[in-house]
Amino acid sequence: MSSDDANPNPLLSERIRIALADEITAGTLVAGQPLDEQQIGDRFGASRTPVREALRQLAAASLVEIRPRRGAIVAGFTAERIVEMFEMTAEIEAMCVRLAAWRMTPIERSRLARLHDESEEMVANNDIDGYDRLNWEFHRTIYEGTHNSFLAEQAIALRDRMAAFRRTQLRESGRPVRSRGEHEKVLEAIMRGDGEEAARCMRAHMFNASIALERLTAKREPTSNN
Amino acid sequence: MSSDDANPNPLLSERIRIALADEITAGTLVAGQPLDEQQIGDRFGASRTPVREALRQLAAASLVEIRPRRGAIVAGFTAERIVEMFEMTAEIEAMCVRLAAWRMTPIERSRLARLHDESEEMVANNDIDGYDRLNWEFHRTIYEGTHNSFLAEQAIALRDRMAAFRRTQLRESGRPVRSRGEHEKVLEAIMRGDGEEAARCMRAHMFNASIALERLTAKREPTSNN
DNA sequence: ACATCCCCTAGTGTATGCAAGATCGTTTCT
DNA sequence: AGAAACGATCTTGCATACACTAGGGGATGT
Repeated sequence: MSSDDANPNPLLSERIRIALADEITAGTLVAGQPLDEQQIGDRFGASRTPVREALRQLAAASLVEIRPRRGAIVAGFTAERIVEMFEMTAEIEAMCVRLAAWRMTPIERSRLARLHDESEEMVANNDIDGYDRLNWEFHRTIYEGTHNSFLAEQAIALRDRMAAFRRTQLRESGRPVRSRGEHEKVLEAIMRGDGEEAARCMRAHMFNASIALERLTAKREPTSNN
Repeated sequence: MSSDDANPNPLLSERIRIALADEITAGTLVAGQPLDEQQIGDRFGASRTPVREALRQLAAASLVEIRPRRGAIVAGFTAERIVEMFEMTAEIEAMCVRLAAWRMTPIERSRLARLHDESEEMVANNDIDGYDRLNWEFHRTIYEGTHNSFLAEQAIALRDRMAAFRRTQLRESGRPVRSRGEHEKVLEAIMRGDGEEAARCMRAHMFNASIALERLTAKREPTSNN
């Protein structure tokens, strides 16, 4: 999302939606803070209409909460809630990888292995953005490997919402190396067709990511947000 | 959604959203059919603005597809896609019940058992709507039993989208009895705290529901409605 | 006849205006 | 003085108006 901003989509509402989503996940906008339509519109040089659409979209992604006739506020991203989101993500990923281990075609499996190989270079160069991009491709290939396009769509949507957190988490020193090692375990289980084991490895992978994020945010945010 | 329509919310966009969602899940609106904003607005005596908001909401629920500057069309609800949705629902439900079996408090467990007991009467009287309502409560109690409110929200949202299909599926003769029997197996596993077994039972439960729906629609599908 | 280009139209994306509801301060009554 | 009621103001929800893009149909050239 941050890697390829060659988005030729000139839709104002989309741009506003992306920008607000980034600011919310990045913590620039504090939880509970009211979002005034006019004010946001001014900030982006737009009228209230596209802002409204963006806010509705964000509400559907539960990044903001809309109280009818009472305005929108930034949804509460307490540490507890982030942990919950990570747990759900972990379970969804585990579900996907379990199905994928059973259903992926040989071609899909080889693509997955190739992506994993390519990521080695990124890790060696400590190229966070590059690794994040390959990471995304790796997981997306698994989603598609479920051969359930509805599930894949939902997984992608969920991952999009978590994008900022996932990226942040990679900034912990040494995390990319360990992340890649965890991927390797998942990959091996997939190759063996052992769905249950792959699911367990994936759960562990996401759990570790969650812990890494927690350590990072605990360090630089001793502030209490409610 | 169908049980308590005592919705005092006078928001036009909400009413339109609900109405369109019903028509789509009921099959009144055929897949791929373009949804003209002006035309829909006229039909509801509203302007394009609330219609647009409703369409965006529906797009977020993937009931319609919006192509930028090219309008919205009813999302494809092919039999294949419905199966995919049921599979994902099954996996989500399985995930929830697995977590719930480990985490539910004694009070929550007893509430679940009580709901199951009460449903016996509904099944005996062949009260589809009543059973559907208790069914909903049963599953919702499981969602909350995961003690992960984010997961619970997502599960509820997903279930809402499937509401029409789930209700339809119960109309197959003898289905409520079997549905309740499947619930019983799930309940027993939860009571034993056996999450994995509960998950397996729940998957089977949803799979059977999916099959029942398929049999029903296959019977009356050969009609083209428009 | 077929392909290409252009214009036209239908329909979306955005801006603005207006009315109803919610919040908050003030006033008034007990 | 405290509480309830009232009104001013601000913000949302909806309607209307305008701009711009995509797709289609017709004309033109090969």
